[in-house]
Amino acid sequence: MEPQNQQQQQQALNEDGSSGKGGYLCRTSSTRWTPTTDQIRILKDLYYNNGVRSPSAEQIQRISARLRQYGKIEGKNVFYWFQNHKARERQKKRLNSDVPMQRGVGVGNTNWNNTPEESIHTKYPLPNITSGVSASSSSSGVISVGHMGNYGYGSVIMEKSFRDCSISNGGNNGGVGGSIGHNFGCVGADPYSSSYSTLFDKRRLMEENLGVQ
Amino acid sequence: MEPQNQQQQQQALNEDGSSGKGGYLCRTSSTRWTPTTDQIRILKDLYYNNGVRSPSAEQIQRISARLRQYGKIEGKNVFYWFQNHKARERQKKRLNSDVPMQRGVGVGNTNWNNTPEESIHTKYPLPNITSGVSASSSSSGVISVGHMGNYGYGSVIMEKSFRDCSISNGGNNGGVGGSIGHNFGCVGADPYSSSYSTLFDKRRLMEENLGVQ
DNA sequence: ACGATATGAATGAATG
DNA sequence: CATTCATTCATATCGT
Repeated sequence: MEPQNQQQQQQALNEDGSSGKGGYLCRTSSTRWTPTTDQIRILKDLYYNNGVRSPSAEQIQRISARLRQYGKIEGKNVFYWFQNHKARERQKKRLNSDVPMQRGVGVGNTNWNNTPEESIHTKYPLPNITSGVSASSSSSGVISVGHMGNYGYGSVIMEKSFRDCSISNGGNNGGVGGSIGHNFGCVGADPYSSSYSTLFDKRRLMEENLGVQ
Repeated sequence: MEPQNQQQQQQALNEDGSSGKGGYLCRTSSTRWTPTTDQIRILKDLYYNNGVRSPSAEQIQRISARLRQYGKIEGKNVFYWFQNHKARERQKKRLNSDVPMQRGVGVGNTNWNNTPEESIHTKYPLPNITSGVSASSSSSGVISVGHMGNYGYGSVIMEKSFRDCSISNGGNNGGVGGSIGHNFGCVGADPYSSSYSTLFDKRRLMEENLGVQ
């Protein structure tokens, strides 16, 4: 991740109206959330510097709201991010319980068994978001991050692969207040009735979502 | 594509592994693990002749420990190897069935995953462990799975992967000067008050609490 | 030298 | 939480 180049972050504004499927299949639109560098930076900051590991629903809500200003994101993305991050950290440990890990040699280890650390050098008095609910006076900024300059992490950008269908209409309203109803065209008729919602109803659906494990 | 020649590369053997020392350059392995032919042979043997598809963390540890005598390797390498091997095998297969593969080109026998050397001489469900691998002491047998191989996919397939049209998207997006009112908005209803009520309907829960639309 | 392909690595999303 | 799946990125390798 960090140590390497690996730039894949795309702009934060690709609201991508799920693309109208353009001429390709309907699945052309990259369905999955692609975190922007800023979002990742913040998430890691929360994870490492704030010890957030399994945020509650309220926290997730706030975090995603805050991250939203850096790009499209949903609560579940935040949820999964923390889950995965934690799981992978553990798995890493589990897979090589020993392993040489010869000093930071130039093996170019993409961090698997090296100390996960992100530490943003910009230390700032971070408001405790963990408290969650009773944020009462919660500062509007919620987490506030200060320092936005990229300090590393892919920066170069390089245009994502042309895989995505051409945006078709520029339809992203990123930025402008007009949060129009925005209805993705894709399929007029209830696009993912079965793929997604079904899951929700059927399964406990993110039972963990609320930390209700 | 010539699967025929799986002769990866064997130049990476010198990797001392622990000698690391100064941790200076040591740019040898440019980052990526390059399995030696022996390692690949063993991995394939496990995969095809022993039905190992998704080794558990413990198995991975043992496997990697065993393979280490043939070259530098870490647990994650083994993990990824199986992960990828299985995924690609499935991917190929899926591609085949999905797309009728028009064009009667000489493709004839879809030999995608036919392993040149290893191949599946013997079906996997057999107790035979480690075919000729274990050179060193240690090693207990890695195997474990006496059989089980089966594993879903194979026959039925059916996939439930219709992840098309993402839609997703949330009501608000892109920053917007309007700011996001969320929390402390004192929204009369306070959507995600969580508490107990939420537990009832997971779906609702997800939507309300995680912002999934 | 490129372009295509094979494959290691990473990670979002799910499932159990 | 542990595991698994699907996709995608990155890069080594080979063919022309």
